[in-house]
Amino acid sequence: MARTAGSHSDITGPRVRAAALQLFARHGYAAVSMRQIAREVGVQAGALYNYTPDKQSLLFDLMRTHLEELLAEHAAMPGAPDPVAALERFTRFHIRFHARRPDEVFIAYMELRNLSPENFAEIELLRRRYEDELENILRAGLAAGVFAVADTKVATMAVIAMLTGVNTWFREGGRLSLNEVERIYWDMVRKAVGL
Amino acid sequence: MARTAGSHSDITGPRVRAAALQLFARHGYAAVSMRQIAREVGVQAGALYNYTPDKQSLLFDLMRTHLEELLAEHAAMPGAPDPVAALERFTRFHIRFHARRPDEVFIAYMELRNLSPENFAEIELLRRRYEDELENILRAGLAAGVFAVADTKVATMAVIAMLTGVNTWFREGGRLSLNEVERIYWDMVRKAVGL
DNA sequence: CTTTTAAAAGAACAAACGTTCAGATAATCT
DNA sequence: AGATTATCTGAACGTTTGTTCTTTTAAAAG
Repeated sequence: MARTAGSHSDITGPRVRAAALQLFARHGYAAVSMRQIAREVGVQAGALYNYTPDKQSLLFDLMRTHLEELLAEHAAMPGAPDPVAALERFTRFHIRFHARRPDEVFIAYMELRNLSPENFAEIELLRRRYEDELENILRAGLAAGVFAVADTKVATMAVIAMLTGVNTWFREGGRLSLNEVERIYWDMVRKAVGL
Repeated sequence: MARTAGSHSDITGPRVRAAALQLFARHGYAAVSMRQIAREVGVQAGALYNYTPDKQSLLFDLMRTHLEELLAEHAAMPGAPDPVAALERFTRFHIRFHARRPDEVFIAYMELRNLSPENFAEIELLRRRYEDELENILRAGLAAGVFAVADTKVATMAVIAMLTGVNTWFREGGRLSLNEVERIYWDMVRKAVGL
């Protein structure tokens, strides 16, 4: 046998990335073999190399795409009139964006150590750019006298960690709706950095 | 060659666990081979099986020991006069305990998916027991009218995530001392769950 | 000093790994 | 319809994997 009926790169390509995403998130990059990914797609292992030069690139592309979408969607948000409104928008955006992409988030946070040094540097840069957006909001609020944080950098990391932690327990269709979760977290964030 | 000079299980045993801990934290459980661990200890791979029945048990024992120490040390803390004092003690304890064990914490949070189902269940139970201690503090404070959280369970997860996030950036000997970090986080936690 | 035991070496095992490649067949183009 | 191209199979490659086992030697016990 060779080329199978209905085979097309526009179909198989996305399926390869989807399978890699799901399997990496579930079992971890190092624990997943190319043959497992291929089986999930319904193809032999060799065929994967029509869609990626190697396993490492598969991981890297998933991460880069995820972070670039994160930055793009955040940049597309309308500006806020003041730091408090900006922080609320950031909080709600972060929770919503991440809750909708549990696998991508999991990989982006857990598989950093499986990136080659050059790939790691590039991903870190993207992540840093996102964190800077929150840090700028906090700094602006501090200058405006509406926030009170002892250390802007530490507060940035604390808020991000708290918000990203939503993904460890939140499941859509559970006890709380996404909107309720956003409201609860915004309440805590507002108080934590407020006067 | 066979048994080497100075070889003793009281020495090699801890070295095996230490090597596994460091390598698992650095590269991930699945990416580390028994031969790498053996090389770090200065021994052949076969010799490791004098100290662990298999690789999985090595990971499980590291996690279990870590969580049992966490629970034991927390239980050894003196009782607090009120919920606010209890929360401050929990906050400071959590930060201090985790900052001193970066490798153990990393493994306990990242390698859950590499545990066998039975081992996973046991570890999850221990983690849950620890989270319950914080939840009880929050519930007591809520009943006493000194805390104001919209959802106790969510607040528990939020505080834990925020505090554990310290490990992603904190390094002893850096810009901030452990005491300063404790104070900054306690400030944010207090405000986040306060009235 | 002799015997026993504990600890390690080192070879061996089948299985699985990422990746390559020649050949085959479906889809597309002319 | 025929030629070309895109896509996949299936076998093969050299390595590495976790684990077992026999043999050897140091340490401990008598």
